[in-house]
Amino acid sequence: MSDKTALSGNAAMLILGLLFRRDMYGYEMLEELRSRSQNVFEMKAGTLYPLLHSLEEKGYVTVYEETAGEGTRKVRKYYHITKKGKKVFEQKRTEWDVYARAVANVLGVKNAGDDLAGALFLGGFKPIGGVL
Amino acid sequence: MSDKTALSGNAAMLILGLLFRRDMYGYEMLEELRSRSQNVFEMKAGTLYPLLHSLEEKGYVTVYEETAGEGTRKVRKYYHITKKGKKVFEQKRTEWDVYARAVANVLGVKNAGDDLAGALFLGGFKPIGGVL
DNA sequence: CATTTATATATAGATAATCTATATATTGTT
DNA sequence: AACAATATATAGATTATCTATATATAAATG
Repeated sequence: MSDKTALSGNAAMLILGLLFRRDMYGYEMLEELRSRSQNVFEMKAGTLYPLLHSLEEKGYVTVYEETAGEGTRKVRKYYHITKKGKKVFEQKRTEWDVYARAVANVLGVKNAGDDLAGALFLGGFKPIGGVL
Repeated sequence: MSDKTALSGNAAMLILGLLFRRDMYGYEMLEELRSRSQNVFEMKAGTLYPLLHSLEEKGYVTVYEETAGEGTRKVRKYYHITKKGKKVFEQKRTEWDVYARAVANVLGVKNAGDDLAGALFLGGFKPIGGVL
């Protein structure tokens, strides 16, 4: 990735998240990750392909090949998320939610939703940008 | 950390976030991280102390010593965030916001029926209390 | 009073995840 | 014909965190 130290251990979750929507081939995932994230995620091919292989090994995805079009010899490997993979994804997604909320609790959050965040705000902890 | 692969590269941001509030000593940070995050962050001492040293090297924090109480020989090293450190923190915090929003874009947000366009309310990314 | 537990900091080495660099082959563009 | 884009792949380097270990003081427990 650009500046942040990479995908911070969330690469598998993101890929499974994409496959939750539909079957995709690797290169397609790289593009979709980039576009859906507004260029925040720029996963490298060297990260993705080994990751896909490991997801397959673990039984989270299955693979099948398809040619890129009629009369071409170009083969694409489509990945399909399994029932097991979906479960793992839901789990990872929940963990992410917990993690993100914990970060918010530590950093302080605007728009006091819970007492903690509210206390922080009133305590003079300056929120940034007005985003989160 | 427990299951997630660690603090996912956000350890420095979290520590600077704590020091943004007040000066603290290392051990205190470990406890505060844990409590503020409802036990999600359990940073190890072996992670924290080298990190603090590197933050000091970079000029993001300064250190001073204080005894734990009257008539004790127990010394605590208090860390104080510098102006430079505050700037870096604000930067990292913004990056985190961008990152978290990108994840939401890829995963789609819970309780927001559709693919994501609708989920990101007016490009505003629901405040944490509601979503994450 | 001795032992254990908690507080407090520190470092070396292992582990894991991503990146960089490189490789191969096909397809589209100039 | 040459180059860029598509598509997959692997080896090695980098980096961050964890594990394990070490030291020392203070508090709690038996």
